[in-house]
Amino acid sequence: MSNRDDIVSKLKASGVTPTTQRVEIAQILFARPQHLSAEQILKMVNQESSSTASKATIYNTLGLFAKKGLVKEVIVDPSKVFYDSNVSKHFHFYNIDSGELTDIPADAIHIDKLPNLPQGTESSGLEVIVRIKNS
Amino acid sequence: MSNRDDIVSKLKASGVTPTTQRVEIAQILFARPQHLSAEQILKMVNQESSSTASKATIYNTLGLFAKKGLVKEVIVDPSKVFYDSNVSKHFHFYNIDSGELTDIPADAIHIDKLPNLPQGTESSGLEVIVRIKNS
DNA sequence: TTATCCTGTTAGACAAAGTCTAGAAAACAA
DNA sequence: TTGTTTTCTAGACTTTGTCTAACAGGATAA
Repeated sequence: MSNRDDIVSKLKASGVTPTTQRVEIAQILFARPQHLSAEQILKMVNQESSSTASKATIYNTLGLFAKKGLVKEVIVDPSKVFYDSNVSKHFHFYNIDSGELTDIPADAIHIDKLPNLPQGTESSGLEVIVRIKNS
Repeated sequence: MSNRDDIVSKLKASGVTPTTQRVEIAQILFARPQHLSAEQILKMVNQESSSTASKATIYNTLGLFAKKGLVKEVIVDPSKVFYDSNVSKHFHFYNIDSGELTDIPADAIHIDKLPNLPQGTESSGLEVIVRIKNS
């Protein structure tokens, strides 16, 4: 998933026009399963990459990727959103001391009872976060 | 839990000196089980209450209450932290369209398998958030 | 009573994430 | 080529939250 053509195909397959900036951002995100904040990606694009992208483009692009299901927003840190390049079902450990976010495989948690949703609503995702601290 | 003396006792029982501002904030929070943001509480204190409190005091106080286990921080909205006056075990629905946060009783969700924690860490809370949208 | 301490409160400056706007640049179609 | 649409950009702006340095007020000691 790291070569440019694969990234371009992936974007097209999700209905995202593969512009220079979007491909740059996608290449960073999809290099491996990881959790990055918008500001981290902004720095990475403007250091590691050949081309650059503005703050507005980073935010717009991440919002677009999230809407198209290419990445998943993870809200565990009150100060910033993480974008998870792994969109398959899984959960998270969040270390409140280090700020580190790590994956819990889907099969490591089993939920055998869930509530009915409120009238007039539908599910948009189930999140399980195990907050941990250094002992 | 709404009269002043009960609030004062509650604070003392948690090792919190019951100052004027803290009691004001606690009275608002513990009037009923609810989810309020710091900015909401700031407005409420300076409108509804006899006394007032500054922004810094609101944030300091909510941080103190959270540390003492009087309230629980709920992180579901990327733009603000909610303070939950119900600290007993329960989970949350979060409506991404309305921003509304509602409770799921503890017994409506059953988790029968949980992962081992990473080496050198201990649990600091299990969160389950069911994100919903209007259908 | 007065001085001293300690805790808590305050205004306002500051920081950081994220949004918005208006114009420039690409991309594309005719 | 020209016109139209989409994307990108700088930078102003907003909001939540933090920090600092001064101040207030109660308890205590002399």
